[in-house]
Amino acid sequence: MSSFSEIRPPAEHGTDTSWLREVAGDAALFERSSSAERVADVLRRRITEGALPPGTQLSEELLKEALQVSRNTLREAFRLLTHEGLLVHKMHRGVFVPELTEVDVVDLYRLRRVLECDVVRSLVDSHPDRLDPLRGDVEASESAALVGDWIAVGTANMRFHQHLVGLADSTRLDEITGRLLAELRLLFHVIATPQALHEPYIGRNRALLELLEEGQYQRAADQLNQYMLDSEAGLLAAFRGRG
Amino acid sequence: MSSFSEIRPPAEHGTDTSWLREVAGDAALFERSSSAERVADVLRRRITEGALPPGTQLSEELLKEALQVSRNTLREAFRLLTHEGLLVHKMHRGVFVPELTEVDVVDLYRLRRVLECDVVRSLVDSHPDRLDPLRGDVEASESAALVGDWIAVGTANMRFHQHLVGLADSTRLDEITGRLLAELRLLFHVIATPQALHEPYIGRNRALLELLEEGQYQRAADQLNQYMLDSEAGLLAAFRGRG
DNA sequence: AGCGTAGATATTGTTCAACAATCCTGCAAG
DNA sequence: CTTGCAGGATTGTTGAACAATATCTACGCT
Repeated sequence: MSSFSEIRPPAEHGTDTSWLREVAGDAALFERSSSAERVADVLRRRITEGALPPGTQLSEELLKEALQVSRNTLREAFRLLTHEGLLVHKMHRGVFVPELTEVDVVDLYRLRRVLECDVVRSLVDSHPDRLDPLRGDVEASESAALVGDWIAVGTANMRFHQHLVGLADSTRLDEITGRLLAELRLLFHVIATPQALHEPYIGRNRALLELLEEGQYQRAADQLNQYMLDSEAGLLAAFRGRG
Repeated sequence: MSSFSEIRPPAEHGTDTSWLREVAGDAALFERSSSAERVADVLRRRITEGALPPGTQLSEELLKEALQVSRNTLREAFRLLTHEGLLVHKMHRGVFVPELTEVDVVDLYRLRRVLECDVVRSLVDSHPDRLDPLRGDVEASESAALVGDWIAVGTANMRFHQHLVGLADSTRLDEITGRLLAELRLLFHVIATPQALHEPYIGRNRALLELLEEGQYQRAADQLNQYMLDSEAGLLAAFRGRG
């Protein structure tokens, strides 16, 4: 596979400082200690899991006791999630789980198509290890499908796209994608049958990955574009069937 | 020019409800009565004006007295600006005006190129009035240039691009663009000579607008792409000259 | 009955004061 | 020169209180 991944020049004595960069990457794990962010994590999971149906209000009074935090901290968590698109804030009325519509589906997919396809199209050959996260996600979705855990398939699918975008090395693009996918997950919960929604894309993810491994970026981009169009159409159809 | 822009069907009696949408657009002005947002407005102007150099810390204690608001409200405004990219938050240390680097320039322009060019390329013929905001911005930049007010030229330039993106009718894209332009404005202030930075694009904006009026969207997109590449190169050059 | 309005109630918006947790500074010891 | 440890300053978090606003309810009017 890789021709030079095994070769590591042994550090003579204390002159090798390359490990510093790796450690610096984990620095965020230490600073992640904020009450508001922990509360936001809990609520984020609840919302993306679908435990809170769209339209439900998150009362400050109730959540304050349930989560054992101050009202201010809770409101700060609300604000975090609001800017992620997972909550909407109505003045003097409170925060609610947003009720997304078909307009939002079109809006979200339009952005996803443009951004993800451009990422793939602009790829250049780099170290093969960079595709490892994608491989892991594909395998995760495949094994989840065998067990019939379709929401796990959906999660692996999300991570695949997040990692795909990550190949562009753009912090802002990563952030934007995170928000888009979070909103998309919100939409998935109005669909009762996740199997029909996620199953078709397990194989297409693997096909996409293989094209990337072969360096056929233009073809991969074209395929991804059609992939997204189909996914959008399926979601819209499911939407009209229930709404 | 426009074949049907003058034609306006007269409202018979009370059946015309088109004004409702216009009024709805101003609704935000009424609901904008949040202290935190007002504080954020003040700080946003200060930052985008360049009054606060990158790296300076915004002390809670000092600003609380200067703005006559509670510490909580101030922190809320901080959060708002943080999510706009105009402030960075360091745990237990405070908020700072971010110090953007050449990496950020490349990152920002990559996203702008992809998004704005796609917007233009995907345009379809619609009511000519929709280009009115763009015409206003072009004229504003031209008249500001005559007076030599180059920061006003820069502002009009920003609004031109914001309105350009607005043609796509995507709330999420509008939001993303707002943040990208805000960060960009942050970068402009490290440049001492705004004339060299903004002057070349007054004419290019008008040329772009004329292409849009003629419906030549593909050519406009190509031109915009080169436009952005030049702008990025100029900003990077200015950056290296000072940094 | 239908409608609009005024007041009661509940929730959110904002402020304040206090304490806890953390970072920065300076200095002393090895 | 580096390490370890007070001291001071700043931020993080809490709780309570009051103000402002939306929702609900009841009343009076046509």
